[in-house]
Amino acid sequence: MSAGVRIGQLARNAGVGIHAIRFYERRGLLRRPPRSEGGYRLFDPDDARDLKFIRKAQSLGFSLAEIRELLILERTSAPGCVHVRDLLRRKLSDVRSKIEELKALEAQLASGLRKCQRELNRSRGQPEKGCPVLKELADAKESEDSK
Amino acid sequence: MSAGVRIGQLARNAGVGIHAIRFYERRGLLRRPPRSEGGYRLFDPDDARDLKFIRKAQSLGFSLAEIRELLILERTSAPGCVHVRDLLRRKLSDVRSKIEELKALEAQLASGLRKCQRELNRSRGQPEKGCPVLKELADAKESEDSK
DNA sequence: CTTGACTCTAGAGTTAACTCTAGGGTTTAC
DNA sequence: GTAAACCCTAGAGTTAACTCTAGAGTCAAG
Repeated sequence: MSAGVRIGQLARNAGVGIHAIRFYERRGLLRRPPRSEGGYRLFDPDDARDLKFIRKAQSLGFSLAEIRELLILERTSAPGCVHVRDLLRRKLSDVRSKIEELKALEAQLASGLRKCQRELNRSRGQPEKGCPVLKELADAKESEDSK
Repeated sequence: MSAGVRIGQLARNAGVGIHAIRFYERRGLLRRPPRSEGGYRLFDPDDARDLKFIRKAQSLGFSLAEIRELLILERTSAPGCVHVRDLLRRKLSDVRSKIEELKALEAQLASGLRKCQRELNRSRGQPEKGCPVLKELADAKESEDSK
């Protein structure tokens, strides 16, 4: 019955900007919809579903390129589970190594913060001898930090 | 004695590109060095130290803008510890919340992966009934994931 | 004095995922 | 029939932190 909803409506429904919708179309995530006589895009409800798919997949850390692949898999109703599994594995290992990196960072920052705090306590009213954290950064310790 | 080292040498010493060095200068992280008659930059050893400072601070997750502040603090030999502490606190809380986000993600991805695996086992030779992960993404569950 | 390695500046290009603009045309409600 | 609200395209702008280019000048060795 509904002859198709226009881009603004779809954008409001899905909670994205109209520019983003056109952008997804250009990137091949959304199929290009039929047009009205005047050239307006006329979307159908499936497109709203695709938009939600996109946002959900994004929240799982997939890039638009990856989401495009997922959407294509989904549309062709091919098996695809193997491919999806591989994507999930890759993402999972990315996420895990990022967590490890961040934990190491956390430890370093926390240690710096403790030093900072100690110096601030020590130097109440006394002559400051300089921030220990800055000193540490400046001391070329030749510690080859990763990237 | 050394009248100053040129940009290529400095770059090799510090392990960064010469373009990055000029870039840091433009961004105010490195002081602009004196020039030779022909207009070549003549750096002194302190600049190598600053470059190492930059790389180390970057590895701690500071942005160039933040590093510029840190370098300025360090140069003016002002107390500064309070400011540094605040920066460290902010970074630390950023890092911690990022870790939490990633852990939530990890759980979701791992759960998807398990489902995927189960389906693959189940459907050995049997008709595939479609990837459960794709299904889940497509089902507009209205779960408002953050962003 | 010529060759090759080096350096200079200004500015464009890179990546991701949008976001916005200019300069138009279309629909619809009054 | 006209004004408000909507839509179109093509392309520029955004962010961070570089990276690279073109076209020209400089320096050291032989």
